[in-house]
Amino acid sequence: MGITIRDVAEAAGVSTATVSRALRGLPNVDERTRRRVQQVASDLDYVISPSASRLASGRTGSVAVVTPYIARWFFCTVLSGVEDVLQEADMDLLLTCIGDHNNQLNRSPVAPRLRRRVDAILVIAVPPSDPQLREIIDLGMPTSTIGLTVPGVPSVTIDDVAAARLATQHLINLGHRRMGIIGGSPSEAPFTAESDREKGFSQALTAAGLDVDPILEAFGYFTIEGGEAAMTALLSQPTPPTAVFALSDEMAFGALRALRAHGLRPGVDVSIVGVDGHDMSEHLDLTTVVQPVTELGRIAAESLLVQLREGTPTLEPIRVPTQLVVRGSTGPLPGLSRD
Amino acid sequence: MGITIRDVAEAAGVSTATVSRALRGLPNVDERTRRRVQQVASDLDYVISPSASRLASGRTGSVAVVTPYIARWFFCTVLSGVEDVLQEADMDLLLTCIGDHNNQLNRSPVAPRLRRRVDAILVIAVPPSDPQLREIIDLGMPTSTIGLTVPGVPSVTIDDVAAARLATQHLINLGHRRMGIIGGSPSEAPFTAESDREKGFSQALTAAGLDVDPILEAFGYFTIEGGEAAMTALLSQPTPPTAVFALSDEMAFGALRALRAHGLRPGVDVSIVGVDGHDMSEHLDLTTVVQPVTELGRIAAESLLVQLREGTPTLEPIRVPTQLVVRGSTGPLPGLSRD
DNA sequence: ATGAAAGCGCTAACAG
DNA sequence: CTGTTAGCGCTTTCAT
Repeated sequence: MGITIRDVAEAAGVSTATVSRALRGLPNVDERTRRRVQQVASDLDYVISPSASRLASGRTGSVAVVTPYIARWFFCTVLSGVEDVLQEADMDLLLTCIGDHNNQLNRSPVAPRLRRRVDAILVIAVPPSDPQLREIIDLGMPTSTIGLTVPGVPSVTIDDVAAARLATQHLINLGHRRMGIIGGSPSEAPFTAESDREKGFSQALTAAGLDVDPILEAFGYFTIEGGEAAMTALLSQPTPPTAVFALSDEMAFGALRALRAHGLRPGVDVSIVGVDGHDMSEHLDLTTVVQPVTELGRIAAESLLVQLREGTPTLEPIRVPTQLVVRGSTGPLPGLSRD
Repeated sequence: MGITIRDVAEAAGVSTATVSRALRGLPNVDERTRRRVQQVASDLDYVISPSASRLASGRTGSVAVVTPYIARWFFCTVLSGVEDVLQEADMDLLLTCIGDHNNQLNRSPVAPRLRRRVDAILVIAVPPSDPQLREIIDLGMPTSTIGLTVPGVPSVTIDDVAAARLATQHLINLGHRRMGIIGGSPSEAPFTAESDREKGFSQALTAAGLDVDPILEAFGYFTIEGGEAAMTALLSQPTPPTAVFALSDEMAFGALRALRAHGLRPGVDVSIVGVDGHDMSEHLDLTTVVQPVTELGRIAAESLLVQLREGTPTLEPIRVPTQLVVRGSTGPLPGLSRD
């Protein structure tokens, strides 16, 4: 079943080799021959067999995308950027979810599954300490990471430290002095974004001559509910913060909710700033540092394709700029004279 | 490069055929032989070449997922269910986004790309009128749809008509009589969910002896902004509706926002009900008809795998139950005596 | 510019 | 239960 390159060759009166060349756009084929072959192929409704082509050439024409989550805003948004570019390049996209410590998938290791199956791998924001990450990198194929930096591996990220500084500085500029932070999880297997954003927060405070008070840190596990719980915890302190930096928009959403539950007005009684530029942030009037997430995916995929073609990885991490978008969730320190 | 089945065969002192059988768990292999082969294979760090296996067997071991969107809640949530099941079954998942009329991707048609590349196809909620859909189905391979029904093609959906009736009846029970609806888009290429939910809305109204007033329909294009605009339009009418059924949660979110912008309280001044059970609906206190989206994906993938194994498609559409979750966005008709 | 021919690494009869 | 033997459909030297 299925018509083969041989059928096309016969019908076109050439050898299979010529058909192969003609159809792949290789040089050294007479233009008239090429056109005839193309015509015959399309007349016969010929479709190349990828398996055969892969076996013979050694290339699979596919890229694996490895991610800890699929149904989360950041991840599926990156994914859509990646998909767009790969599709354009006529590459197959193999999707694999590996979960993380919050999301145990109890699956067999990915790395072996990828071995002879793809030409390259794109890893989205897994915690750098994830053992699977090492195995993937050790596969030795072209690999690139998004939202995560591993020494020696090409990566595309925002400058998380700078983004956090930006957010925190905004709060400082508004006159806030008692600053809270909603982090991911206490230390274990932190994401790159996690540690870097905490760092930026500290840097900004320190630069402004403020103390980093560990009591003003709560953990939201990058979920809405987590953010809500964290904010609730912060609010229950003797002297709650007047402004809070949430490491992600989703946690900030939860924080906003906690605020309302306490009868506090965001941006008036307590300020909240997030990081992400989540679709909903505008809707919820959240001040946030916007990162171009789709672009992250797109750029990573593109640089991976280049690496596949040229063979030379872009070792210097690619940093994509972010932007502070001020909305209603942040405002001047209450009691501060307006001006 | 790469070690082959022959290396394993030699090292184990058997033929390649036996190695192949042993490693694939086929019967008619002595258990001791099998174990020895497995041992040798793992010692040698042998990984089968999928391309070779595919070429020889004619099976690709992969399933394509075709979707109009990746970075949208419904779609990525379905996708994660699908991925989970396919992974479990050790099948590769090839992701392809084809866009829709709102999201022109200007790509080459998918169907040919899928031809010899996958064993089966899963289509997520494309409009039934999408020409690409026909081409995909006409490929003649095992195909199954999610959130979309095509006669003769296995599908997994909720009962959209019933879901809409449920939502609408809830509003009726609360005493509302002047009911608005936020639809997707005016007629062109409607999604199955779109037409069916409108139908359910009408049915419920008619059953309650109420008129369906076309002036109370606005379109939100399944986005937050669209929902906001639609609600704004409804509110600007001489006699605005007291309750509105939004065909999706995301549009309902926009409607809530429009309400607030007009100084109206959801569930008090105007009631809003959605469909989906979006992550954010709880957070935004939206009454909604929850559909088990991850399950939709999971069930579809599972039935597709069965079809692949048994060869017999489940032609009767699989209907997954939904559930009304009442929250603060709906309340009794204003002015109605409490009781 | 084109063709001949040798595989790529595996599976699937068919024997035994 | 195991081995032998053809391919699967393409790509790729190497000739011509």
